[in-house]
Amino acid sequence: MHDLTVAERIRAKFEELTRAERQLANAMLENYPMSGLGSITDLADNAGVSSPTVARMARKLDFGGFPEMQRSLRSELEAKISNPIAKHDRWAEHAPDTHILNRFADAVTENLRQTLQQIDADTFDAATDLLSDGDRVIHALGGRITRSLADYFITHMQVVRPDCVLLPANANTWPHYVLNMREGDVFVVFDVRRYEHDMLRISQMAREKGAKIILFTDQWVSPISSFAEHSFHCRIEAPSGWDSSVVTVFIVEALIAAVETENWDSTRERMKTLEDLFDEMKLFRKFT
Amino acid sequence: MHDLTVAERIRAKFEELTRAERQLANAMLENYPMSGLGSITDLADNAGVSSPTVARMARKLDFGGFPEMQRSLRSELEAKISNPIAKHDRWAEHAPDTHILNRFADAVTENLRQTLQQIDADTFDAATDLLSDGDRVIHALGGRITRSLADYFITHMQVVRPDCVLLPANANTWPHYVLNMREGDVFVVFDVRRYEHDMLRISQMAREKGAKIILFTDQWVSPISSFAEHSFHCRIEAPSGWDSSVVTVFIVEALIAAVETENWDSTRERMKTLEDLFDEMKLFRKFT
DNA sequence: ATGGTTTTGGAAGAAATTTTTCACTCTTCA
DNA sequence: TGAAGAGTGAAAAATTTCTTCCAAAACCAT
Repeated sequence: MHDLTVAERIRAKFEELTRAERQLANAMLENYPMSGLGSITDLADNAGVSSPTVARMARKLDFGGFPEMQRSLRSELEAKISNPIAKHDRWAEHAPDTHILNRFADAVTENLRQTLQQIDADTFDAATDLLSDGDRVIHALGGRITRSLADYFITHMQVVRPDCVLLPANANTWPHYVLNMREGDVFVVFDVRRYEHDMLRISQMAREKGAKIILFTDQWVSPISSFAEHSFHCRIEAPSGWDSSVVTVFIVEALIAAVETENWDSTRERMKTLEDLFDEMKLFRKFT
Repeated sequence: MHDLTVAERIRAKFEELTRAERQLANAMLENYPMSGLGSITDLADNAGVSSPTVARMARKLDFGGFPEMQRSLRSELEAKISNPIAKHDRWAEHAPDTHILNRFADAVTENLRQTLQQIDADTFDAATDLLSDGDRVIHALGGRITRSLADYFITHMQVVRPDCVLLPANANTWPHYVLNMREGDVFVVFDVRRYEHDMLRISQMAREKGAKIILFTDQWVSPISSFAEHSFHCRIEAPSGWDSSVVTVFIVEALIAAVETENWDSTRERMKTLEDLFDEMKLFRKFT
């Protein structure tokens, strides 16, 4: 037990920690190990808990008290600093460079970097405006792999604004949905390789009905882009048999955040109402 | 003067220092800056001088006192070891720093960095092993927001291995699914705040049926963790009204890649067969 | 909702750290 | 040689930090 690091002890005992202690534990890990080198009061204030909580946690982690834990942090730091081999450019420190976690992290940040470097802020802003316009109904569609991304997109969009529709997986039903589209509606499509022909066709139909298309695709670009008003080309390379959606999710979230900001007042209203409805729902459940 | 490091100040004023102070200064520089992080007495003893000498020197170096000098040492150290990976001046070059894209990129990489720093590679590997075991059925469940992540997970998992089940959104049907779980099955749950009580209950039931639970949650940790075999705590902070799933998607993808690697031979077979089936499907469609 | 349990932070007390005081030493120079 | 002055550390005083205790708050099971 006595040669475990503070971080390891926190992880090992995390389950036994109470709410305030977990809050503290997170604060410590957030800026580890520097945050623990000041006084107990500094650390407590920083984590938003009281100093007794810090002292109690130190005991729970099998230290004699806060000063002893701090000494442990200091010697960890010393060991880390004095060891020139310790590589600081590794993501998951306790796994080798070749561990899939580290390789994946490299790939994903590279994807993010490249995607953002190529992205056109005007496109982003224009898409934000389209999605923020409450007069337009938003329809979203994903393919075999990307359907869950469309789902994720719509789930959030529904919180921010009304009139959001997710098209179901079954292509046979799509024409019904196109029928409902009106001039100026927004059609959000996710299409990555291998591109699906049905999705191309429905996009064309949507376009003919006057819908504006926002396309999320990969660096090789879906043919739908020729119908699209705005396209986002996300790099999706991953050290595995298929592609990574991390960057796509990133762009989706950033877009949602932008739309949310655009009409913050109404969004806040909606979120509040929604919370209340969920609470009522819970109450309602009790009687069933 | 006020942004000089302690070492710089020592060198600048070295001529003016007295014998005992020089002795102290040398001791400090010898193991810099670690030696100065303990108590004033430690440092004094270590250098073979008295504590008043230390305090006096701190004043000579234009600090208010020893504690202030120590604070300075701490912040120097912090600046020195703060991870250089995340530091990127600007992500999307053609947008201002304050553009939501850039703010989001900062937040997400910081989330990724922190999550990976805390992640336990053993947990990851153990989860990989569980998911790779073809004898266990995999059941996945997500909450209101996270359902689409569970969906994404299962969609990929189905390609890699048989016996993958996604529980539907409707909580009323969940007991049926629990009924089908057998000792040793794997139950993958996504639960982030606000934690859903129904999910806690079904997890408990699954546990009682002998299922192993793998939990994806946030840094505040869902109560399900007390039933879980393995938990992943993903940082989800975002500069918007809600949380980011980017890091969660990241971990999910890395896990899938790891499982894929674990039993690559059978995976390749399956992927090949799957491709063929999809092709046939397309052909089949032609006639309808 | 209610009563019992656990958790939490404020306040006071204990302990430690830091600063100040002061006597002593060591040097310097007439 | 001895008086002046700077430097030093032991010890006391002051301050800060840490811990203990306890009442209030939060939580939980009924």
